[in-house]
Amino acid sequence: MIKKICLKDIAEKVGVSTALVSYVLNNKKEGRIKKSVAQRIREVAMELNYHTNQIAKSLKTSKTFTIGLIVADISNPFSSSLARIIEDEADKNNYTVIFGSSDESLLRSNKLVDTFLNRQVDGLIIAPGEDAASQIFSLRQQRIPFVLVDRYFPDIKTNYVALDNYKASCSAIQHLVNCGFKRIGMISLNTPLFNIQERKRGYIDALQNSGINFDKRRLIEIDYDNDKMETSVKNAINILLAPGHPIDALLFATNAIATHGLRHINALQIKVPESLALATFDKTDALDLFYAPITYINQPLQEMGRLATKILLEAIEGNTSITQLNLPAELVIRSSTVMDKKYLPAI
Amino acid sequence: MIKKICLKDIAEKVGVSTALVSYVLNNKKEGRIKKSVAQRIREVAMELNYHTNQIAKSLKTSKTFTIGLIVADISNPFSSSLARIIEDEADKNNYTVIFGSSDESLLRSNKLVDTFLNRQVDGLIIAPGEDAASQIFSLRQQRIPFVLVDRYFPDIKTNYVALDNYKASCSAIQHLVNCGFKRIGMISLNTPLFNIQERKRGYIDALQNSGINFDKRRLIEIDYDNDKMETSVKNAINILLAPGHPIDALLFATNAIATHGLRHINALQIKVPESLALATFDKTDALDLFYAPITYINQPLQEMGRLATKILLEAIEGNTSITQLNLPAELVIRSSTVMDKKYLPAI
DNA sequence: TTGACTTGTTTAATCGATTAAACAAAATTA
DNA sequence: TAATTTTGTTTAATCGATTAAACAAGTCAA
Repeated sequence: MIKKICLKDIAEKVGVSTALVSYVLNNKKEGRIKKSVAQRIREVAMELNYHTNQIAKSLKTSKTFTIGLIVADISNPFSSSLARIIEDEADKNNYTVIFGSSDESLLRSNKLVDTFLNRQVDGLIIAPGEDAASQIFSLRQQRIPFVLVDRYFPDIKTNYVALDNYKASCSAIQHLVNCGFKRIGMISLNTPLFNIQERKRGYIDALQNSGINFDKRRLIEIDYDNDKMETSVKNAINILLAPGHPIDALLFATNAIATHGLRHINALQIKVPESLALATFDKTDALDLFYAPITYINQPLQEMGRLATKILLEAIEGNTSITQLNLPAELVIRSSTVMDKKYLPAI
Repeated sequence: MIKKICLKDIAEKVGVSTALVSYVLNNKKEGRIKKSVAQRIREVAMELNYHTNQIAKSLKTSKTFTIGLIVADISNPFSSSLARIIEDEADKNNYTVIFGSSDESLLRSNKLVDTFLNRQVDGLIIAPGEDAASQIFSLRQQRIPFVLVDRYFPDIKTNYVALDNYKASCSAIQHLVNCGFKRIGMISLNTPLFNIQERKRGYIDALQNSGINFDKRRLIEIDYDNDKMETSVKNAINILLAPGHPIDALLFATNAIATHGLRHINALQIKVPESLALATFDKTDALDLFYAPITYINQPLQEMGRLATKILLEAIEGNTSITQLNLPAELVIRSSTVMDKKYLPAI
């Protein structure tokens, strides 16, 4: 690599001290510096194509203008959409984002946090895995500025921006009930993650509030393993549809479950919504391409990303108050849950 | 934030110099250091929960173990999948990834490169926009280690890892011809981007090699504008299907075009493949959920990410040779291009 | 004329590591 | 015993910025 230009090079060329160069380029001591000198310094900086060495600057100022983003998997559309929003929001404030995927593993997550802290990130945005409570607790104790997104631990007092999962789940089930479905199933995850538990609670409560008995055979919680998920979802659907008491409507608890589920239902050539109504958490492009576009619970990603970043930056600035947000979801109703197409919004 | 522990704290507690602590913690001067002292230093480091300040280390060693990734849009599944692979590959070598989305804008891209270079990234992986040639040229002149992915400029001698777009396109068209389709259309982008041009060239050549006249009315190149893309794609499809000489098969040049196109075709309730066969570049989850799963050109993303990272790290290590790879694509044939009753829509 | 400001700039310490070179004490060789 | 080597550790410069404090020279008021 070619030699880098530093403050000293400019200082020497102009014939002043590096201090003066620094003051000029940072617009400090405005009134005190002779205009002609300041201009000359700026000229030479331009001419030599000077660029600040942020590493040196960060060392001195102990501020890196970097935030660390830890998601389960950056290739998941939920995560990458969020990442994009956070990137834009950070950029507006001159922050850069470094990211890492934890794969829901505490080991990886710990490693990422360590790496990011070693790099002196100013703060963290984390979508924590189910076993990350201790880690989050430790971050809080160390007074590292951070915000949780999407998932959080109700017992630990931290900043978070998440969905009101309970209400979202209720509204989807309520809608299915209103549409006349009675044997409503759900495929969820076998995890203590609070947001997933809330979705379950909403499902059960909404059923019971509608006078429908909660039949626990209709709630299948599959194991949280990316590699086996396709098989697990297939099996779950087969069980739920088995002759005897087949379900007439199904709610998927996550976009990953939905993607596998829809693929299987497509292959089985089940008529949606006539034989089975479908609804899911999370929006993906895929939902539009099913022949009966899928009703879904739309998370306000833009708001989540924007607020998470905003709260983090405020924490970095020294704000020590705790902000906990459960944003409302929007139920987007489409033909996968509505028999009579004339009630659908025009595409 | 709580006071950070530094080398000096350990040195003072043990009663040695910071140099010795540094040697021990970096396993240097192995033979020379008294074992008892080394052990004591390690103990105290552990006890105080010491973590290296990478910023300080980077300043001294001028190595950040960071690579910058610039894609068009991290929320595009192609980009985020690639990002994930690069992340994993980088992680194996103890590198961290910082990322940014250029939105195909040279201005943003330049800003990102500047930001990343100011942060002293060791190298860059870039999916350049159509007007990025000058920027890429400048990076080359500055001897910054970098690798282009997905897109590249044939006239600039740089490292790149991309698809053999020409062959990929040919193989898709050849397949459509073999299946008996004769009026084959393509929706592509109006851009000088070489990879897109190659896809066009493959389309035209493959048609002509099959004895089919290239009818330029069947190739529609829409403008490259994310916001207007949905409308452009709809219009293009309407034109291609207009009574008179409707096409009987259609190739989408990118996943974004495909997503919009499939949505529209779904809404129009066109029978695929009976009335219209469909194939596309790039794989997405969405392709499986169309009632007739879509034939697609599968890019070897894993290989692309892996090789791009490998080549970059070698360049960072000082390797000055140039590697240019056009990887072969795989045509995944499914029911959207194959007439077969069992794939009829289940409506 | 002298002390007190202003203006414009430099000096030098500092951030937290790394590392060549210097140094001291112990061990070995001559 | 003196010279040399080995072992174990410290000193001090350095990376490239920032910034409080010092300094010099000019202006002004009393």
